[in-house]
Amino acid sequence: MATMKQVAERAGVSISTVSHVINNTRVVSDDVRQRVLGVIAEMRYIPSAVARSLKNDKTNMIGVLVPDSSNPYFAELIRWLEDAAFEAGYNIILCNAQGGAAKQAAYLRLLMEKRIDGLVLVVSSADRERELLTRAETVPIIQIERALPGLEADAILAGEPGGAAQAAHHLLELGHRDIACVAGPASLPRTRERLGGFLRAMEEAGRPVPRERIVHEAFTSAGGYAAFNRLLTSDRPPSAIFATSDLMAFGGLWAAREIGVRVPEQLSVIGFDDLDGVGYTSPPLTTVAPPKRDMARLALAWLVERIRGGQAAQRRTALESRLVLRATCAPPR
Amino acid sequence: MATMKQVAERAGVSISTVSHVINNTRVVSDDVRQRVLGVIAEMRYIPSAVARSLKNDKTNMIGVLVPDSSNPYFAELIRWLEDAAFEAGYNIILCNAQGGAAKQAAYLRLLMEKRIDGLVLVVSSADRERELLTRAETVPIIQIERALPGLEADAILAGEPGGAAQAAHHLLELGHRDIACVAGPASLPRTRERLGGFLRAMEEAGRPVPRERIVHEAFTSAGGYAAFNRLLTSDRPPSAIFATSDLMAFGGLWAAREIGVRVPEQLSVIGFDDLDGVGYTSPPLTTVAPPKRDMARLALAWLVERIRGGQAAQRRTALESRLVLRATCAPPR
DNA sequence: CTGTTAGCGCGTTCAC
DNA sequence: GTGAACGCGCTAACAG
Repeated sequence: MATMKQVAERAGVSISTVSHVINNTRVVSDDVRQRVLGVIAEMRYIPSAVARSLKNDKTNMIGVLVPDSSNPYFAELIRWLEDAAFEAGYNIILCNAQGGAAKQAAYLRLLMEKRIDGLVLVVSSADRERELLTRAETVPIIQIERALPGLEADAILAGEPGGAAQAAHHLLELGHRDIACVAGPASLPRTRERLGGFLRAMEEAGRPVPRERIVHEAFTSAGGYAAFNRLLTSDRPPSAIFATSDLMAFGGLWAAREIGVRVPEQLSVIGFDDLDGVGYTSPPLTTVAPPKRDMARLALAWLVERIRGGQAAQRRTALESRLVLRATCAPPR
Repeated sequence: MATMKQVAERAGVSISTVSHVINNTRVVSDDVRQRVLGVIAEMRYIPSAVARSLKNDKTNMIGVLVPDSSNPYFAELIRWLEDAAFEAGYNIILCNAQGGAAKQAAYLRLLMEKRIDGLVLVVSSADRERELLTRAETVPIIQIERALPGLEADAILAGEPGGAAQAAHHLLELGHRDIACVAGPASLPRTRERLGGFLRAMEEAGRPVPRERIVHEAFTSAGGYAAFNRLLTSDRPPSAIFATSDLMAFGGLWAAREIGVRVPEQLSVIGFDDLDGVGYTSPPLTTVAPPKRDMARLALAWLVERIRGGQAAQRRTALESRLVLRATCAPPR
């Protein structure tokens, strides 16, 4: 790969002149500029961002660490993040934490070595989080969805329990009294917040959800299938189920259909995430929609501000989720 | 951020000694090593991959360019790629081509500037592809799913038309005679190959699919919904539909249910992709499963080989897809 | 077993 | 309007 020096020689100018025509950083006579540009094209010269980074002490790369990028929820979030990052002139290094604490630690280390300019953190597991993050102390960090205790970094929360509360109220207003919850593993903060928000709203409405109406399973379609199955085949099935993720609701919908429980006539279902395809489940899923796009955009905006050094105080905000009414809810029979 | 030089000074050794204890690249007396290690820990020194890259002329980063990383199919592929990349010591720079030819070109340029060691290309649109790729000529490239004409690079194809043919045979064996196809935009190579494979198999079986039984729509749930709707509300609805993507089949399933067409009793449906959640559609979707994981692993293995310079000749292979039987197919009434 | 030194490719003073 | 030269942080000869 051609280097700036070679370009300079071939063009019969100094290396610094080449640099300046590339970066438009000082006046260059027109004929020299044309000549240099010509040589650049001819030699297919492409400036080295790594040399540039070494010099400037910035890489224009940001790390994005998520639990599992193939989970549609994160995939959508990442997509928006990528959009905003590209807009702002940054590239994204994609890291999946799933695969053990060791992998997560290794990634954090690698990202620091790579001298990323900033880090987007979407943490789910609460395991050993603090310890792992001490490594990251020196980069600007933006946390999405969950603020790690003790980590001084901006955070954008999903605005729970607002969304979950809306779900509760909707079900209550429809007249449901026996409402169950299908949730992911209790160890996941995301589950806890969504479930917690729902339970609290129910309690405040004077309809606390009894313990046995809460089922924890894996955060997947399979988990939802299992959970709904258990609930619906008991002697006293609930008339409505709130699931803490669309994936679970999705699996649950199939469980219901398989068992012969009609949705929404015999069972109302509310999910959480508003995944892309979820308008086409059978029936289309009523769900709580976190403002994924806004979260991503704001996250990147804040991160960039911090990278540019324009922000001192720590910032937190919670963006409101909203209930998207589709076709899985109806009054109980 | 601490530098190697500072570590050396503080430890009272030369800079090269520090380098060597870090990289285990030559013998260092135990006490010196301990001292250096101590200082490194104390100063929280982290070596700079940027400087290292400049010196070694390799970045351990590979670019992954896909049409849209939030599409579950690509999301899953990316997840496997990331896995394999991490294993091999590479980081992934995620790039979405969707957003216009300009964005794609910009990304390619950026990746070259960043001096990625290799590039994984998952191209869908055929637009101006060649032109854009001339930029990338100098990096090792592995193409997945589609080999761009004129691009000298290894390629791993999805093994069409094998999978689509299996779908055709399955439907035929069940006794279906009036089979329709729901496909993405004809401009997408992926669509063309899958659809083409299916049509050819039907033809070879002596049951060519008439033109009017082929419906093109967007490569999404919404597109599938629209396409199925059109087909099923015509005066002579088909008894089976082959969709070139699960997303489309997914939307189609809902369309069928909404119209009151029962699957699989009145309509058989086969999708394509075997997306993660698709075992939980209503009913669980029979689909053609491309070996996403194997494709990703092989892609990365080949790419790494090429990066290491161990491979000269251009390689191509097609991994076979297989039909996954679930619950959306039955004999026609 | 350890230290000195020359670049890697670029941006940026400083001098002309 | 242009060039020379230093240094970003690191690796790898080469010396000792």
